[in-house]
Amino acid sequence: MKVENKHTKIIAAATKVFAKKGFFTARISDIAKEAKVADGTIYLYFNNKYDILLSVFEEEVGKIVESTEKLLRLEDDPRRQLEIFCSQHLHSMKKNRYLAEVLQIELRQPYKLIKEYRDTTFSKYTGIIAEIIRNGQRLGLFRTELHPDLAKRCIFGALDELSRVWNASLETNYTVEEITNQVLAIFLIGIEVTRSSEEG
Amino acid sequence: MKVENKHTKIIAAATKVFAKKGFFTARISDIAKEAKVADGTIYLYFNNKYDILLSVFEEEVGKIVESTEKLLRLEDDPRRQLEIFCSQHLHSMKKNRYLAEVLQIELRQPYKLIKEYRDTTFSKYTGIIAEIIRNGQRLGLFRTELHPDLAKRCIFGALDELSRVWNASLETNYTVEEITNQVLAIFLIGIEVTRSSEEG
Amino acid sequence: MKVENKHTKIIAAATKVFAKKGFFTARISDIAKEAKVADGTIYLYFNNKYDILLSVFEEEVGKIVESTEKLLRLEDDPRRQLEIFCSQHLHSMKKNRYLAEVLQIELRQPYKLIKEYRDTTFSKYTGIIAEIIRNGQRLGLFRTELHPDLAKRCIFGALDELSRVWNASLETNYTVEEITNQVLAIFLIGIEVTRSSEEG
Amino acid sequence: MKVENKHTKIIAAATKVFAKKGFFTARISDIAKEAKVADGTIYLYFNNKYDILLSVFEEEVGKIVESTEKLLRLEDDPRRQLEIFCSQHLHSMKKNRYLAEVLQIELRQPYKLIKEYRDTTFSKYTGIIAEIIRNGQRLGLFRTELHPDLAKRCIFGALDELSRVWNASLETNYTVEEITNQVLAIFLIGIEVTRSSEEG
DNA sequence: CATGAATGAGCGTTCATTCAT
DNA sequence: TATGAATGAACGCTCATTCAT
Repeated sequence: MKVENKHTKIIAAATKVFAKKGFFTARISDIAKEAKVADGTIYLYFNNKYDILLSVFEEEVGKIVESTEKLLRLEDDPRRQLEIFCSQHLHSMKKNRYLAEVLQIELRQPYKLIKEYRDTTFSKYTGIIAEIIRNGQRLGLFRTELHPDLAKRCIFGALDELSRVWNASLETNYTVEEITNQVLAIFLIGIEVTRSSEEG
Repeated sequence: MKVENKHTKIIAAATKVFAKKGFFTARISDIAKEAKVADGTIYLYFNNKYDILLSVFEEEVGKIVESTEKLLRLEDDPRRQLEIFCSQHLHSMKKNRYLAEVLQIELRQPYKLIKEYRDTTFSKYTGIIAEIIRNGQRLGLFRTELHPDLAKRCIFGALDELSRVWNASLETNYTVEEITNQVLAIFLIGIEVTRSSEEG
Repeated sequence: MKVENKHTKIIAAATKVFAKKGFFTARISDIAKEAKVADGTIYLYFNNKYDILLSVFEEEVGKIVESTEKLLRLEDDPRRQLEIFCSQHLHSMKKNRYLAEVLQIELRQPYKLIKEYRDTTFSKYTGIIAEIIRNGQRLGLFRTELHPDLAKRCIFGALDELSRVWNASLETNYTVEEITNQVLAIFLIGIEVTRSSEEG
Repeated sequence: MKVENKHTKIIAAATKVFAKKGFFTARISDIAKEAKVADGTIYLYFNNKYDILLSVFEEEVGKIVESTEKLLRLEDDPRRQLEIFCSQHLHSMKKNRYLAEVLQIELRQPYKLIKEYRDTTFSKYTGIIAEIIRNGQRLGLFRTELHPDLAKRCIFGALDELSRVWNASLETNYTVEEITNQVLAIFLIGIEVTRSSEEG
């Protein structure tokens, strides 16, 4: 239990510190201070600095993926699923702002282990969007001329950029609901089979 | 002429090295080697490592902004303007893949000078999208319930994420035209005043 | 205790290295090697290279000033006080030859922080001489036509130059006592009210 | 002639720059700028940075030594000779303040070539004082219990320290004459055979 | 002779990691 | 387990010196 606590405390501290200073500028001692442990203690729980970053990804994103998948399984309509995904993602990013920053910044770093994570675990998360779209296409709800992999990028990219409105340096009054509505207003109409295209 | 060449050579080398290794992992000596100059020579043209990164932003992005604005001035229809913007952006990113990577990675770093650049010069670039949308709304072409600033983020985020399909680690066959068509297929329909909404 | 030791060890090592090579030619790694610590360890105890030099001044000279002032308080006769000052200074310089060299070399450097130290803390030390002379003048023992501030410079300059006879490159057989006697033989007669001047 | 001029200009510039910034902090480009020549030009006249410093010593001090020796040859009385030496030295130091600073700072550096210069050429200059004292002792004018070599140090040290009253950071109203009088008032009485010591 | 752009060796400093306690 | 002092490899940057023009 105590171990769990310390591991968790370090992950939380690292998330905060990485968000504020960026992975490379963050010092292990910053994380240790934030977590209220000694520098050396961190190495009892993590192999090295990279390992902390990867653990932040694995564990924190893991929770989001899990809860998102759970919710999606309760719903059949791809339109509703897309709505749930967007809403969930934006909620998570707003709720855990530090994690949001870390993901936006560090997940793009061109380092082997990060790329590996991105190309495996994380791509499963964005892959959910492509799956939803494919389903919608099968059901005749979404236009078939759209490539699911490109549409996935459109939607994830939009969500990712939108979630930056809550970053520290910006002042914004948008609520998660407003933004979710906006993005769905665009994308659902953007990808749905419209009357005119049906007719055309 | 000679000076021009060396400055340019270093910028090009730095763009490549930053793209491959990231700003923090990139060594000045890596850039020097890539540019085929001595380490010290770099400091005849730039104040420090950050200055190189900012110069990459300022100069390379500057060119893109300029040529984009030029093209947009020749066109009145916001729908066409959006098409031009998307096409231009994707073309630029595909053509200058290293720059694309640097922008995607480093422009998000939480460092003062980078934030400053992002919040001033670079936001002018993405601001173009918001302007186009506002125009379209005024002309009754785009739905007025969409917030131009959020729509801007949707579209830029999508373009940004889409342009990653050409990154080194990925193999893709999509052409710029295909992707432009896809993104427009989604967004133009997504933001346009539709018959049904007109009717409703 | 351990910390105390390491701080002290580094100060001692730095004094020796600065004496031998001069501040600018001395390398941090030279000091580290002399102190038998790692380069990085030095930065646990000092902010930077300058800080080491200033600490050498502050701490080592501090000790001398303190012990000199202590002895002087036990004596009323300015002639005896001058004797004590000279004797103490020469003893200190001979005993701590490295410190002597560092003072003679580095205290003159035209750098802001060094000047600051010289103009504040160190000038208190040489100021003792002026004070003794002023006292002697008040008591009618020293000639009043002498400016205490100039006489102070005469005496300190003489002591400073005399203490160089023990420097490494020179071979000398003079004892502290001999030199003290010589300098007093000159200065006491030189500044005392003489019979003739009394008569005149 | 042109060469002579440039050589001289560089020496003068170097003296000024070394005085202000110290030898190690001074950059070749500082000297070049001060002398209004290109960096590379300096290497047409001097082998390296040290060589410039040594040349400053050799040439500028050379002039002082020469003129001092010339004046001294016109005078037989050691008391007058000492007066001339002190007066000349202080005049030179006040007149050429930059040189004064360079001598006070750099002549003490523990570097081989500087030591060499100090122990050969420069010691001839201070040796003049010892010679004067020896003469005075032979003629029964100065007390024989004083070691000429120590007295030399006393007097030179005093002059050296006194000449610092004119340094930039200090404000002083003392004239050369006042200071010469003070130092002679001390030293001549201090080293002369006094009535009492004659009688004793 | 004169230039100043180019060079690259060298050093102060940082900080991830280790390990004696 | 936990600590934090100690380590030392690594790198950004400077600047004396060179050399093509």
